[in-house]
Amino acid sequence: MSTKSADRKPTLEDVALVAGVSRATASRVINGSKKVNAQMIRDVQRAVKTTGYVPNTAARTLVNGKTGSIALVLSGSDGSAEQVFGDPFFGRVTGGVVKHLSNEGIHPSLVLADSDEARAKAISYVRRGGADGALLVSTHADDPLPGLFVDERLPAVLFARPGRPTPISFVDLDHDKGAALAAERLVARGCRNIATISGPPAVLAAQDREKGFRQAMAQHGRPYVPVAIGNFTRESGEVAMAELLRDHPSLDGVFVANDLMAEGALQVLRDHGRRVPDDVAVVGFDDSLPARQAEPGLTTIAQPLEEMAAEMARLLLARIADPTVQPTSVIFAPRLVIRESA
Amino acid sequence: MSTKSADRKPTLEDVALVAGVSRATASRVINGSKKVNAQMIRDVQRAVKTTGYVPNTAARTLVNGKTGSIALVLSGSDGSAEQVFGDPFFGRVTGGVVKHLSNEGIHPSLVLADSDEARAKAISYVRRGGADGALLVSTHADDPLPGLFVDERLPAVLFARPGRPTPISFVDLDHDKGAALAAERLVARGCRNIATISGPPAVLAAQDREKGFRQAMAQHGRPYVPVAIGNFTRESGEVAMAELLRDHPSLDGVFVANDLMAEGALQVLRDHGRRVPDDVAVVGFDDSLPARQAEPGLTTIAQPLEEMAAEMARLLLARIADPTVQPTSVIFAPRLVIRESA
DNA sequence: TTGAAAGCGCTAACAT
DNA sequence: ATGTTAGCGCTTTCAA
Repeated sequence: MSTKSADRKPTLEDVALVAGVSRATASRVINGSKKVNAQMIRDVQRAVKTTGYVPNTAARTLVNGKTGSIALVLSGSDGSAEQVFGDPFFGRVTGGVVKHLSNEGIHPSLVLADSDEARAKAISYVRRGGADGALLVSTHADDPLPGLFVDERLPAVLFARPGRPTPISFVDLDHDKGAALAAERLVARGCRNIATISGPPAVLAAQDREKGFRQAMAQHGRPYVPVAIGNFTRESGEVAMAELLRDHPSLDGVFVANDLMAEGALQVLRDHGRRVPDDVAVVGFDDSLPARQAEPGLTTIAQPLEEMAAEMARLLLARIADPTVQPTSVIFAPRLVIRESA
Repeated sequence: MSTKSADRKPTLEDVALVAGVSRATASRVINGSKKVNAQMIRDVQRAVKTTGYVPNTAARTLVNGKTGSIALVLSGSDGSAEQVFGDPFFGRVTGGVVKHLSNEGIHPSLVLADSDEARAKAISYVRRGGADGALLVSTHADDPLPGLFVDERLPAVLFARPGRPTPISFVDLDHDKGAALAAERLVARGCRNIATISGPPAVLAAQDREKGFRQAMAQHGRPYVPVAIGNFTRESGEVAMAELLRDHPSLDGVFVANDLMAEGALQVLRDHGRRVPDDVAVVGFDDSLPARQAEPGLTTIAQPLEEMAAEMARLLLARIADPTVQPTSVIFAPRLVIRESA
């Protein structure tokens, strides 16, 4: 097979021995120090090859205090793992993070913080050197995790602004802007009776989208917008749409705070014999994959989740490299994607 | 705020000092050694509290050679990260792994191995002590990764049997059984002209499902089963269904190798004015979330992905704990889920 | 049972 | 530019 000579894994010592230099020099070559004789560089590199040497991470970490890895903490509100990972939102964010970090050669460890106990363990994990910092993806406004990380002075960056004012970096979407885009589209289509289906009040993004929508509508001279509250699941979208239809039969336009609920709404509309978009126009939010395949195609607000995730990783890496950097926030712009539903 | 006294993180030395014992004894207490005086145990525990001590992972790893963490390697066939994480299949598997491992207090690091370079890096990552072993989730039959891990003698467990015979543990689904379940259902419904839409030939599961289906059909006296080949995407399902409809207009039953393609098939059937299940019965595979919400509800073959993922983790942990254990395989049984489509 | 001391493999002063 | 050496924080013989 391959050149597998010794039984014990080769150490820097072995490399140095083979190359005929000191451990220090071997270390310098391996870490790319410029100030080394060209010949020795070659010798060491050859020795690395022949011995099959790979630097021991633990030893490195022990001496320089950096693990070179980061934690991706998913802090669902005490939900189950299956639910979190089944959600395309988390999938896209995770994908964005993993992809960006892969380029840096670092592999995030997945930490589920779905209970107080799990949150305490997550903190402890980072504290004991499991990671240099954490990427926190939590949606709940009252999630205590961001505060805990700040208290412990552990580097962390949030996805979505924190519920309470907290000195911590975060990336977010301009939800107001997204909602305004939706409002404009509906108004421009000539809808007269416009309502909205909002997400769970405990989620900031849901609050922002509803508030932003109302605000934009007000600017278009529509002071009153009926609302039905869902919880971001498809089923809740069905219930909410039915409710809206019952209380406001003359409805001809609706902004739904996420695509999953919009799918449910679409179905209820169909079941009630309302044509979309002719009778009722529908705008969703997320531009999720299923949305693209809905019938009719869902007009929706797209958010650049992967880019946001990458930026989040970038911010964390910067913070780890230089702990004195001030907290920053990066807000991304949403985009209206027009399909058939509005 | 909290009791934050020293600036430097407390070490075992600090704990020992405060407790008035030696470092060795402190270590024993922290690692739960039985042979320590009860009073000292209390003293040390108190000292841990007051100092806010957390053991340093790197130091531990350095001495005992175990990192206490494992890698979850997603080896898509050179696809993009977004694609992998957008796939509900990977989501469920990842969820199952993360959840099971959380109980053991270990957090898997996500490694993307979607190119030869990435695969080499993945190996190197484990070799240098990034993880004690790896969970490999790859679908391609010719994925070289399993072989690489075996060659390097690195503990690893596969999701899905390896393409080539390889001495490595794995978990898998009994695809033949699943396909047989589908065949039986279709036959029992009274379908006369049954076809199948299969997945990409490079994926073992796809091969198994087609082969299993043919075999079961043969046992029911149906020697000939037309096939159209897709690649597990919704779009390919549409194309394949259209093809089947063109070449075999009298078709009245179809087994589709995954739910995503089945969704596409359902839509094409609808567009062609074929009623499901009255004109054409459809059975999918996976029992994915979208499938549950399709119209009509998709009859499909469910696989216990989360349990399979958990078992995979269990096998790896066992292998790490005792490197001499022989490779094992655990095959799970599929289940027929009856909805409206067949 | 407890403590003293020797490393685990590496990097970074410090000397040369 | 290169080598020597002192740790990083912990576990674990080995003595006592």
